[in-house]
Amino acid sequence: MKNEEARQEFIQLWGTIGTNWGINRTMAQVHALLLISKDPLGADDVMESLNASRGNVNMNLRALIDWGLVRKTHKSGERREFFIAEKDVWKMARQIIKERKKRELEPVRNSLHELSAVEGDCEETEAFRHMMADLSKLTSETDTALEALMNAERNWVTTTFLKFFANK
Amino acid sequence: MKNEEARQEFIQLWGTIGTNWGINRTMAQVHALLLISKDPLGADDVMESLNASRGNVNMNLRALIDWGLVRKTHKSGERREFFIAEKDVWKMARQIIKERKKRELEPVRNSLHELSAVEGDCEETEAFRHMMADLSKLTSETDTALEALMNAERNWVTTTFLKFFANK
DNA sequence: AAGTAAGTTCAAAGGGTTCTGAAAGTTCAC
DNA sequence: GTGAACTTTCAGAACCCTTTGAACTTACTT
Repeated sequence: MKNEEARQEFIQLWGTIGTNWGINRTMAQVHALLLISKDPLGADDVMESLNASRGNVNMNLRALIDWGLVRKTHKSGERREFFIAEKDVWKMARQIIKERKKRELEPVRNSLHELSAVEGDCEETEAFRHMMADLSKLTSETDTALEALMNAERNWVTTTFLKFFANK
Repeated sequence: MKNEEARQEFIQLWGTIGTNWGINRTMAQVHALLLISKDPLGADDVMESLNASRGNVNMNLRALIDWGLVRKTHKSGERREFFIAEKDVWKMARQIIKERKKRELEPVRNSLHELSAVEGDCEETEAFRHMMADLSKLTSETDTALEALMNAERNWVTTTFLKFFANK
């Protein structure tokens, strides 16, 4: 496979993964493009590579910065902004987990907790409350595990944690 | 909060979670409804509860069965089919992980592996290959961890694994 | 075998998210 | 202070996924 072809394919792949996980295609594609760009790119470079409009690219670059996956930089002598992605895939993964946890897991935990306080003592309500409690516990445990995983060092995870798992 | 109100809210909540994670709203809502229904429901019951069309409900019940989250049952003396969800949230979570791993993680692993075989030896291509290799490794490790997690017993996870993590 | 009560399918309509592009805003150099 | 370069915003257009509903199939009953 040739270089340019492979790059295009990776951008498509990353876009598809994003779509499957509820992230908009362009955002994922911009991220992919920056991941495989050695040097920082300007908004125009991204527009051209992805055939996307200025507004779209701008919006998604902001979103990526908001997610902590991309940083702005400047080139001396250039007025415009350049963008560069975090290239350490372990840091990247941690950041994505951290954000999704904050944006989606925690609100759900709160809602489930509230729902488990439903009034009533008929059999149906009892079962409902029980389900909410179970789901609440599941999310809490997931939260704990992810929290620990994120505070762990990359090296610890590969050497200790995965080895430990491999023996199970 | 009253019973009926709480049920509706849970159905909405589950639908929203689904949407955020790339699962269609109705499918998640049907799942939610079955999760909090003590007895199996018929397609008509689901249609009425969710105000959805017959075709839509049928399609999403099939999908849930395909995901291994819902089973068909029959009531003696009744011709029509009834549906019931897996109520053990731990089994449910494992099943979701198993399916997403199979449907999404593994194809991505394969694609990344192919992409890491890109030809060329210029600096740019070298960096691209390196990124693909890193992502490939990350997905492989994730795969290993999830595989182990799914083969583990519920009890082992809560007692040993989470305690172990808590000390990190 | 005809009638009835489901279950399934799919083309077209609908709805929600994403994208565009032009106008407005900002920043910097001179 | 003015103009040029660049960035941001947002209303409407475009697009794609989801849903509908009616025709079709299947399977049971009498």
